[in-house]
Amino acid sequence: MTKNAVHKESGSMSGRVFEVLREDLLNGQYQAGEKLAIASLRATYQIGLSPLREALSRLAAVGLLEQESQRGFRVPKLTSDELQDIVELRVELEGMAISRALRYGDANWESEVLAAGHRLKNASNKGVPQAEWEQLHTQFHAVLLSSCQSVWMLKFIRQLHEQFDRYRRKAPRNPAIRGTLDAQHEQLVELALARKEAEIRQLLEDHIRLSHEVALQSCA
Amino acid sequence: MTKNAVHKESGSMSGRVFEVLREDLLNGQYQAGEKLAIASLRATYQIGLSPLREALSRLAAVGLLEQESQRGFRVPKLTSDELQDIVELRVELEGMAISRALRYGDANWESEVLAAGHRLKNASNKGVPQAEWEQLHTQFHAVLLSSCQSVWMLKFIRQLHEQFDRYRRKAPRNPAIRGTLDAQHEQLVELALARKEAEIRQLLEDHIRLSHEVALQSCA
DNA sequence: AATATTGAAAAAATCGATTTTTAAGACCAT
DNA sequence: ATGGTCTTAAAAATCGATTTTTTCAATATT
Repeated sequence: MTKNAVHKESGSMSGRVFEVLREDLLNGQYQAGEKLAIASLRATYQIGLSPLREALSRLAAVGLLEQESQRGFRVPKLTSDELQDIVELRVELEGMAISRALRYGDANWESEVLAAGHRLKNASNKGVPQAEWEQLHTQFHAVLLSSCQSVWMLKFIRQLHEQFDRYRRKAPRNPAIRGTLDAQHEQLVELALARKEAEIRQLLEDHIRLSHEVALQSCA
Repeated sequence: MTKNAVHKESGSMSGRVFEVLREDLLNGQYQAGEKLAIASLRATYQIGLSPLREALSRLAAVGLLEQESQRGFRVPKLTSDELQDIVELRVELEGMAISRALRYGDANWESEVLAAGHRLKNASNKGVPQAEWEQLHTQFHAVLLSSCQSVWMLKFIRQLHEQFDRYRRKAPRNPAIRGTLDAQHEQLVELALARKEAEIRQLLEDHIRLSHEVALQSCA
């Protein structure tokens, strides 16, 4: 066996290009509304037509691309309306998830939350590369809710995070708000370990809505 | 333009086989846990390898298939645990959706609810073919929530319905419960038009949980 | 001048051939 | 017999060639 594959998709060409392309889409490598030139993607990612189209099909299925019959794939537009929709659903779903996570989380979950929080805090202080911070940030939020015992809830929340990140990562840096958000991450760890349900639920909502303010700057 | 395409996917081979295969999966044409033989599917659906694989990739992306790297596609197993997960999420999401649907629904929405309810009632009385009833039933629940103004909520609810139907359609008929469920559909129409939020929310939850009882019979 | 038609170029979608990987059975060694 | 290696058949994944559809501009028509 290969030693501890980080990327679960890495077993096939199609899976690899799916992951790389997803990252590139989240990072705004392609303009919102842009049509993807398949021939050009083939060259960029050094991949054959079939696995590339499979990857594009899957990305469309999860809403990271739009597929128009007979006229290829486009990057979806960014609108403040859709962002609002995403935010409201995040508040509801993550609210439910964090309550259940506190209820079902065991000692091992506590350790993972603590560890993920620590890694994120370090990365925020030292100026690690943006890509690395993003990964730790995604990981932190995932771990926090991981013990909620609902596969489908986690699936949907992950999808909403991906969508949200298309907006957030495109928005201009805001150091003032950034500081508050970082502080909230630390408070989330504390409240999680202390199992303060009402408080953490409120804080998580505040956190999402504050991120919303930042992300809003990405759509004019 | 072609006249009023019912199936939005019908513009491509890949899209058509996606829809047909989805229906077949929901109707239990393939055993839970079964591995799909691609060569055989190619023959069955009279389609080339590339569009078939694209369709399978998309089905896997929405959870109607599982893809194991380098070893093809399988039909996911049915477990009462997962069914429970799906039901709880349906209750939460459809609860939110119906409240918003009442808030934002206009006169046109009322007409559509009335019409969809009527079509379903007729189909339930006369013994229309099962496939037709299923389509009207899906349509009814979709229309009821359609005015909720949240694209993402509707997307997730549709996905949960598909999953739920894998269980329900496989379960044995239960005429007694079936009668109650049919009656609930009619009550849902009445309460929707009367904008009785608390009542309809409760009824929708009852409806989902009663369906749960039926669907449970599909996993031993 | 505005609109329609046509034809060439470009792009998307489909196809089956080829390559790679897995699964299964035969054979051998312990 | 059990466990391991090798061989071969089957299946999955990838590839680029071919076909189909769209796009766009040039020409024709009202």
